[in-house]
Amino acid sequence: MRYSQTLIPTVKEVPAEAEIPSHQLMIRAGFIRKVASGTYTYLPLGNRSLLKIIAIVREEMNRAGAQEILMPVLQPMELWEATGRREDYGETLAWFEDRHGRENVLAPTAEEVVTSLVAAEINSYRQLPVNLYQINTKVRDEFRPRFGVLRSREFIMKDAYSFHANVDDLEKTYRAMYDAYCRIFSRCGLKYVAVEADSGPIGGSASHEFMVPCSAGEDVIVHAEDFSYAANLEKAEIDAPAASPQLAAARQAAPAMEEVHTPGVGSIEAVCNFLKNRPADMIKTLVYTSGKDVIVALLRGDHEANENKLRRACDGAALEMAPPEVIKNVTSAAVGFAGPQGLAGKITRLIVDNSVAAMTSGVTGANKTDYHVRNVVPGRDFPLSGANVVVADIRNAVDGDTRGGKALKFSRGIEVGHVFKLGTKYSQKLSANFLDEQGQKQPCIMGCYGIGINRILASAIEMGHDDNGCVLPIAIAPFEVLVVPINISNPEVMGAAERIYKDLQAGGADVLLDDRDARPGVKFKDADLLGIPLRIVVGEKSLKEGKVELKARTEAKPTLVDLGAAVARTLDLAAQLKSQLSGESR
RNA sequence: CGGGGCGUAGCUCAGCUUGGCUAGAGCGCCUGGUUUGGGACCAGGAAGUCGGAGGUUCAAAUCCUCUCGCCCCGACCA
Repeated sequence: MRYSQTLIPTVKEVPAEAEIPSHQLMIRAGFIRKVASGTYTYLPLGNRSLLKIIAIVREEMNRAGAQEILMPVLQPMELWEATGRREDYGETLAWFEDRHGRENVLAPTAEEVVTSLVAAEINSYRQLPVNLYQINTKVRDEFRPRFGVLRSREFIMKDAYSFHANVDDLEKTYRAMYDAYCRIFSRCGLKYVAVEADSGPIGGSASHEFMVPCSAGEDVIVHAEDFSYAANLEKAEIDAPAASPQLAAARQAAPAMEEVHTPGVGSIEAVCNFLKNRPADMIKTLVYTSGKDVIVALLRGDHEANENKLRRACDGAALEMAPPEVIKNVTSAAVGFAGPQGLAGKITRLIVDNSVAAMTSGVTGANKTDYHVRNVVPGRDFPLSGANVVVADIRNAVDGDTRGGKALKFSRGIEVGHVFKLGTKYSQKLSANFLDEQGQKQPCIMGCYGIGINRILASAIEMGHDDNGCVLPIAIAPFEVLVVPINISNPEVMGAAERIYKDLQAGGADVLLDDRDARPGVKFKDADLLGIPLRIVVGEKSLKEGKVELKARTEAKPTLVDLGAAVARTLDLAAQLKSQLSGESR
């Protein structure tokens, strides 16, 4: 394409609204323009990149045996009510009432629609498995759109849904998808980590998120130094503290519980200020309800509860923070003064975090408004075992924790993909059943697999940029080669540039010819900003010696090559860059 | 939704505290000329309901009230 005929509005100044490099550069390089909060127009360059990403995704999905379909963005609300997700999605669900009074959802995802399709069309195990995907716009009324294209209200997602007659078969497709994702992200030139995510209803390592580590990421990756283990914060398992040989003796020596008057001091922080102790010396008593059940969780004052882990410790029951009335009922004290002593008999279940079980003694609420107690010894003043007592890992990992003996590190990452074993949640609710070999009706077992197309581009730029602009991987750059004639009014220069341009195109390269009548400085600056991986400069001086300059975006200095050899050299280099992203090695 | 901030030319911003002249600058844009290897220079020019509505005042970009939009910090997700 010719630069002069393409809309590439580059800007020198850093846009005020953009905070992170990828957002700034996507605006500066003329990839996107904002339409409203969380919605963007992709200009020719941005759109070209998206199309290249989509082509890679499509190719790998097809190769992995998935079939492409196209589902509507507009979905009937009834489907969402049938699965209960109208409630689950809440405010994030974007919908409107049409002129006939029907409620329409703007698709944030498509489980309901595919599942109802399969319910109608699949009847027998002989028709399974199927893996259906689409690449389509998704809409989510995000509370807070942020970071440009990274968290927008509208985005392009590749979403795939697989249906199986049994769990083994799901496992096969899950692995095929996992492998396809590895190839996709490698081919896009991303450095990524597959992290374990909170497992679905099937259990095991049923879910993985594909993350691109970078400081702008919104998710926390918990990992071993060498990434031999990586999980998200929700999931990350923590070793229980090693049993100290002196623990029993220290507990023996601990003085009896002692009540202290702490008027109006309820929070951990306030108590620590008041009693001059550390949060790590406190035992936090959290009260949850699940239907009629009351569950109490004990955590060290400096730790955070992990509700996913808690739920698992309660055999998957849905938990909610107890309302104040329940807390008062159980503890006979105002909120903020709960303690585990004497509580076990009054509640459904007591769950003690490993770290609390390893404390010699702690400070906690006295179950009496305005009072706390000191010297509360686990095992003496509240039980660590019993029919309704569980000691477990129920908190978020923190600095200093280990897993399998390896220290856990924390990194931020951008989630670009997610593979998930769904089980029968949707197939049961929407009657996506099949008859098995015995003629028995069974719900399909499902998996789902998502990729954020726009996020791939944003995270590639987040990873690949320097002071001068984008440094894009060749597979997803809007063009592979940029040909820059210096001084277009010199017919020899322009003629040589045109020839190179045409020959490169004939050689299968994706070329942009900067045919603008602009000063060299302007062209060089824009060339760097756009981040096109290869650049050929045709200048008067070197041309007189029969040479042009060839430079990779990643290199500081150009190489002089013979005019006659330039095209072949460039095509060769492009092929090399591509093969580095083949996706076969990882 | 809570907390903080910002809305002035296409973009980045000054002016607002302490109301007062024709509302400014840089970049960009248009015309002419000189230039031509890392965002040139000279001359001329176009361009603004000061986010919107209401109020106070002789007088409002500036003060007050309301409203809309955008950005940043906190619970979800591709």
